[in-house]
Amino acid sequence: MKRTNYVGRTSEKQIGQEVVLKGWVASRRSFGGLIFIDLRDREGIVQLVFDEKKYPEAFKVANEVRNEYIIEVRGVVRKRAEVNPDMETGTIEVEVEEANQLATSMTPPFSVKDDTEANEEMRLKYRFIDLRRPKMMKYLKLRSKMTSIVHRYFDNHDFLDVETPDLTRSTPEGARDFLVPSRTYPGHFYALPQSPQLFKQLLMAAGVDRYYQMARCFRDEDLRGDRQPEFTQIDMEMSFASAEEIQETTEGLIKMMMKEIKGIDIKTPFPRMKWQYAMDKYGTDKPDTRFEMLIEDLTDLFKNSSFKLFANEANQERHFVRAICVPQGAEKYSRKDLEEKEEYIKRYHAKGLAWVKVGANGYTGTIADQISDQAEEINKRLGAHEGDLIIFVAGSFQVVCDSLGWIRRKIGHEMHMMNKDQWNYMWLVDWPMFEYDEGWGRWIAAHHPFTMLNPEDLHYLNDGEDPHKAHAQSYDIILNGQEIGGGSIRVHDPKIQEKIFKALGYSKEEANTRFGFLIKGLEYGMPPEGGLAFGFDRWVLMLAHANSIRDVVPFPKNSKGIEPMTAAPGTVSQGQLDELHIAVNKNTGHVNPKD
RNA sequence: GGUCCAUUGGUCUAGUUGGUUUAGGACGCAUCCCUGUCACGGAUGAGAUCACGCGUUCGAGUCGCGUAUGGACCGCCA
Repeated sequence: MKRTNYVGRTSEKQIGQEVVLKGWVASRRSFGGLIFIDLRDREGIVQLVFDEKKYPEAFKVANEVRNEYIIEVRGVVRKRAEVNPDMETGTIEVEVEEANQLATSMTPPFSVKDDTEANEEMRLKYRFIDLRRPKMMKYLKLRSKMTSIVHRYFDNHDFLDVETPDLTRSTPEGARDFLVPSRTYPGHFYALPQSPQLFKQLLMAAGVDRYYQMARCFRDEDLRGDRQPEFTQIDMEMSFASAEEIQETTEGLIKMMMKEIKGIDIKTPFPRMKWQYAMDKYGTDKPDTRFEMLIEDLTDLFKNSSFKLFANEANQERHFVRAICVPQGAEKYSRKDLEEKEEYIKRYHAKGLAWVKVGANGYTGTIADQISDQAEEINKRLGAHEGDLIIFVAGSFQVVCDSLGWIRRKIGHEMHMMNKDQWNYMWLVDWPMFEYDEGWGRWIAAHHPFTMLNPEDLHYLNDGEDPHKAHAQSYDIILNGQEIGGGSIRVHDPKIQEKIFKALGYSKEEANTRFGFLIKGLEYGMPPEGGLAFGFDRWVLMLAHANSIRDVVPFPKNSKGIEPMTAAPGTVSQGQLDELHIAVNKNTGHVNPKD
């Protein structure tokens, strides 16, 4: 029997026609001599009817099948007497004349429906069952559609899709590398790429001019709800393009994506926000601009205050007293709620959280008396009115930003300030070139070491100057408070690249060992160029309104890096280890219990 | 590396302050009845050494400690 159409695409147009369908038994309802089966495939569900009197052979098959058995049926589409409005194909059914069982199934560990009660551990272990759920199938289709749009867009704009190697060389900085031992060279290792960064730059040196790739990237760091050890980037690079041209190209892709996926016309160009402003007003380098509730600085008001807690902070270098005003938050938030928030922000090393509620006769709350002198000015700066809640945090720049940034986002959620169908894309620009890493005790590249700084900031690389003041020609693309991509104009002058390596503390030898091939590329002529990489999984996650990146990755790792279905990583034979010249210290660490 | 939370039939869970609980329910499963259901319905039934170990106690699913697993977060993720 040859299938005539997908189960889920059976339609009223086929009424009276014969169809052959193949799919999974989603549910079975027996009435003695009459059996209904909901048949499911990736496109949807249709109701089958088996009548013992009319087609006894087919009925016998229906009587024996159970949930998740796979069957093929031949029958006639007909209009239903009683319509089921909850079902997409609820106006029709198929009266089955012939049926065959193609596969049996053990009782599934959880039922295949969207509101499944199974927890994620179960779903990942039996992913092939989990993916049968319509919601998961929808995610797979969305991802496929988005991939195809990416290819179409870049192909239409003269970009070449070029593959770069997965077995490459370990580079310092950035994330920990996944290593692959070399069989032929004992003690040598390939590394899986954290991104195709250096290759795409060398493709520019090669004259490819416009490159893109759906590239798999690998980073051996701890996982999060929006982070997997292997993930997909939409990677692109353009020669002879300014930051604006690269951004324009990116906006074009986003515009096309939003039109085709969501049917929405997104306005371009996107707003640009400077890094410093984002940190000051939103407390983060990925602001959610769907709601206001901005952070305001009050440091100057407390320099001479008798309120020691604030005064002490206000008089320290690069320490601040800042606040947000929660409109009509006074009733919504109890002392207990705020204590919980205070507890939370201690993980950002905040010493505490202070708050007042704005009443008809001034402030009430923990520090109301201590700050009554400044009340008028505070209200003015924050635009506070009766019924509002003001939350203060004092401390170092990092602590104040992290704490108030988190509180702003958290309260935004709790008070339903963001609309999930609003899509605020924006560029975050004017990044600092370097950050001081307390752990390493040295300067590191904020973006990556091949980022071009603003030409007028070049002198900060000289000895005795403050690299912290240098700004980079890099840009992040932000969507609703999530970073979904980032890029930069690259260094194409070997002399400048050398200076940057030096500022980062690399000796010439070290730089040559690690990045020699890039330096060579520069020496043989690199065009001015730049590019951008999108976190594709995260973008899919957001457009899908999914809860976790694990929902839009077909076979994801759990939070401990284990893939529960295959139980990777696993052990290998002694023979394999010998070939790779590897001795394993068996007394160290844990064993994958699923292996 | 660190902090916090969770773990009870196949699945999801209830189980107060330790004591009538033979560990309750829902879904699923099995057998039977049923020709218009669509989360079908009805009847009957099977299925759990309460993650593991040690301890406290007259008595532990319940309290403590440890281990394991899962999840969230900090660090980390150029």
